[in-house]
Amino acid sequence: MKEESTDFIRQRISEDLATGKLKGEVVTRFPPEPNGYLHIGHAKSICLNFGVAEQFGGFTYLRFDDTNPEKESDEYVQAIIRDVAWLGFDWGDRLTHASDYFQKLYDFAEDLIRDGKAYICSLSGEEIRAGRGTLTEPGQDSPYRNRAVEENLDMFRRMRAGEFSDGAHVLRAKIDMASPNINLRDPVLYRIRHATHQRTGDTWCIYPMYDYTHCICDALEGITHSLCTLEFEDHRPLYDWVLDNINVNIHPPQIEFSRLGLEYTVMSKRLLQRLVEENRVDGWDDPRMPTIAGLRRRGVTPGAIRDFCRRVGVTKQDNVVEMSLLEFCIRQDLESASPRAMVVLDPLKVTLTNYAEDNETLEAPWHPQQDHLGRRSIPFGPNLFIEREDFAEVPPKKFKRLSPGEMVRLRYGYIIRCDEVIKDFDGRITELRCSYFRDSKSGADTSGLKPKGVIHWVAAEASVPVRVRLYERLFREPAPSGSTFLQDLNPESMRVVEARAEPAIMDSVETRFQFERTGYFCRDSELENVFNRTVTLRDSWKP
RNA sequence: UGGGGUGUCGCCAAGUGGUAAGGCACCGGGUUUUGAUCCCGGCAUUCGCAGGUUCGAAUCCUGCCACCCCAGCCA
Repeated sequence: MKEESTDFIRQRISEDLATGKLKGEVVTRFPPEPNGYLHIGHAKSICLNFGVAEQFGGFTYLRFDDTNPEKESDEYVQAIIRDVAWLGFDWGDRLTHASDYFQKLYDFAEDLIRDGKAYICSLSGEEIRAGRGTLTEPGQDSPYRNRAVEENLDMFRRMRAGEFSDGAHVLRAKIDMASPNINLRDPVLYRIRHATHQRTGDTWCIYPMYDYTHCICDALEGITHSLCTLEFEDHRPLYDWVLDNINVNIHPPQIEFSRLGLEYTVMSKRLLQRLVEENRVDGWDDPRMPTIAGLRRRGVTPGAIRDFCRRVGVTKQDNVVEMSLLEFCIRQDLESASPRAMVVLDPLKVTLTNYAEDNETLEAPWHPQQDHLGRRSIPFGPNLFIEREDFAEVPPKKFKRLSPGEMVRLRYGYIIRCDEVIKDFDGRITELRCSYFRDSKSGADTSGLKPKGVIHWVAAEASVPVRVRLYERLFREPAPSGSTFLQDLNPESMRVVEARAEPAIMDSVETRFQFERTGYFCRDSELENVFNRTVTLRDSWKP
């Protein structure tokens, strides 16, 4: 079994347990906002939160951070639930929503007002921004900062009752307009939004802000370690301020770690959403997307993603992980589990001029090392297809495939020799005329011939036409810039090819295969006779 | 130039005063009817830089430098 990781967060939890600071179970939460699909960066957080709880014998909430009705929807909620479950994590009955706590949140807000720690500010959005100061200059107190408690309470209730229009007033915390930390310059706690919430409908027209909501939900759920990404580090004093100023007896520590960066893609819901909305990809589950749904449709396994997240680690360092690590994890997980098949992606006709038999049937294991996967039949005949790139009229040095006058073994079949190359008027090769060696049958080879290499092939008539989608990186730049990322898109991120597959895979119940010598492929979940290339095979051939 | 962070091999990442783990990538070599898998071996005298403390420093101190985040009624 894999040894358990010990990143700084797990070390911290171990300490809390050892010093008695934490008694009882470790409780974490994964708190997505349902305003988009989850991506592999979220997977890192999911693996961390669920992994930590599992490792220390606790549990994890799946909590939707649904405080902004204008951007959130049930479609996203359902997609997120599906993705977290698919990744292999179980939240039991601990599926919650920030909106479950709207009334409690509201009550705490009234408490803050009564305590003189929050006030209704009637400045406009621009005025509030202007009054906030800058990074180097302190802000100015709002003229409403010292509004009387009773008036604040009355106005807050009227806000809730729907007496005001959007933006007319907000509830602000009374902290310090001169704080060097901008988040402490009387942050907005509640705003008016006459919008229908995907869960609470029109019950509310005021909605709490993230900073106010998140910490209270954590406390109410008894979260013992509130893990989030680095950009919230500056918000920690506010997280602490809220919990210190309301009547709760739980105060989880917020611990921040760095987000995952991955080469040749973007990891921002906003940018991913643009790709979807501007039809640069075919939806959130386009196999080129770094979304969980995209990776799934591409054929990536949950285990590969979990392994990737484990190998990537958890630190506070900014990082951009190379795609080769993800690919390694995918190949490793697929290698022993995937049945093999022969599929010719770019067919070149081969005619065996001396093949006089009736068509015959060969047999091969589904996997060269995994006998338990069984065997399959492979039809053979005088008319074949081989991979166009497995033939070279003028072979480069160390070429182990077919060329004029040379021999090659057809995998699980016979040895053939290329005798003649047929071309059309444009000089394009249209057919190879070859002879086969009858006594060289795989497993019963008495020919004594020693061909340089082995290639995959398919019988022309018996093979099945399938459409194969070959994916490349979505972006041509390792780190697409947020502002010009559309220009960085790789125009060749998907190539569709009409291939010929051995018939056995059409009868198989498997969805993932290794197409020998070309890569790992997955039957598309939506489209008939379509296979997606999950990842290529490692290729160490260098001419 | 205010505040908050981060700097260890191409990319991740251990290391918490005792003399630089590991993974990916890469480079050799072996096995192989997938140029796959698998197996062996190689790969940081040096930890952003410069000083200092110490018998001893990636780890402690001082000063620089670089990069990331923050001025939503987003999360």
